[in-house]
Amino acid sequence: MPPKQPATAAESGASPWDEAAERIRASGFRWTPQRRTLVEVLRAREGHVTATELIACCRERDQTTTPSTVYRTLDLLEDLGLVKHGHGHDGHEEYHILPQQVHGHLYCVGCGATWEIRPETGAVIVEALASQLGFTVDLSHVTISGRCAGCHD
Amino acid sequence: MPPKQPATAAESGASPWDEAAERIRASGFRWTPQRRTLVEVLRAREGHVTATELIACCRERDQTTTPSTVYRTLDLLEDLGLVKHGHGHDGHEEYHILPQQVHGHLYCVGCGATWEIRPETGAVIVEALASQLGFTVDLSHVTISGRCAGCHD
DNA sequence: ATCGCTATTGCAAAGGGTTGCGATAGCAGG
DNA sequence: CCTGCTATCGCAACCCTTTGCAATAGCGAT
Ligand SMILES: [Mn+2]
Ligand SMILES: [Mn+2]
Ligand SMILES: [Zn+2]
Ligand SMILES: [Zn+2]
Repeated sequence: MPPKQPATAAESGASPWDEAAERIRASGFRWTPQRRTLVEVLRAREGHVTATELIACCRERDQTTTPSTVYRTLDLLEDLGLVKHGHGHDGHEEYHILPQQVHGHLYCVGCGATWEIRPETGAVIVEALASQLGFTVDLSHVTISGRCAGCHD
Repeated sequence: MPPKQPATAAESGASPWDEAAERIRASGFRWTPQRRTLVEVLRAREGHVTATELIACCRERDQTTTPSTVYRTLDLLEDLGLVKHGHGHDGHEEYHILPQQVHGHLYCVGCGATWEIRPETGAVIVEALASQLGFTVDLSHVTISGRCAGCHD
């Protein structure tokens, strides 16, 4: 019987998180218990998380977790490309975990729902700014507000 | 000799700020010294301001100005359509004063410069989301990040 | 001019996020 | 294993913004 193939990257044996410790040390930084805690939390999740949620998750594993250390570690992981921060509709921080193909978000001020911007749609926006202004947009950094199809006055 | 014509709305005799007091009272709200102070500050400016700047300007005219009152008055003025809030690249609040034709903003993470999105360019983005998703975008609510033409690696 | 209703204020506290600083503790080397 | 350098930590303080609450003060009516 052949070994079962993992369905997602998160279930497979190899994960970018496995190399986190090495990469941190290789860059002259230190592998500390606080950083290990955050990496374990992030490894167990996918998609998006708010900074506040991450602090809460870390505190579950280590009661002594401090916000400033989490924020500083997130900055470090962002430098390594393991997370990428953005802002929700209210300006609060959100993190994309393992941002391979990052995407933008839409928020409806009518119903409060959010959607991910599909690649085709995002491409139109990116190309408009690129061709008209030579500006390379990072759509994933902010949540664009508006009204969804179901919420027009 | 004919009277000199004002060059801008800000210099003309008639301004939406003149009706602010009436409109506030007409809605059942009260015209207070604190609100008068903020309206005077806003009347003397154009374009964009951060909430923090507004608080500082109010404090110049009235040393006793309190942040919470300024924020609450800004909410009221936003309901009346006299200002419109948005968020800078870092998520902090910015206010568009007298938002007749509101526009979006671009921020370059390379050089830190910001630009207003021109109407033609904004229209492309608005139409893309409208036609593909039926979503009516409010481009003025966030500052879109990226790299300007002069800052490509 | 006075009265009463209630909108508004100032304050204090809290949540989200950043930063300077002295103390701690990785980790490379002997 | 011990030592020393310095990256990192925890803390306290601060900035930005919101909210509950008791006291104040608009303003319409008498
Ligand atoms: Mn907002
Ligand atoms: Mn940001
Ligand atoms: Zn909606
Ligand atoms: Zn630039």
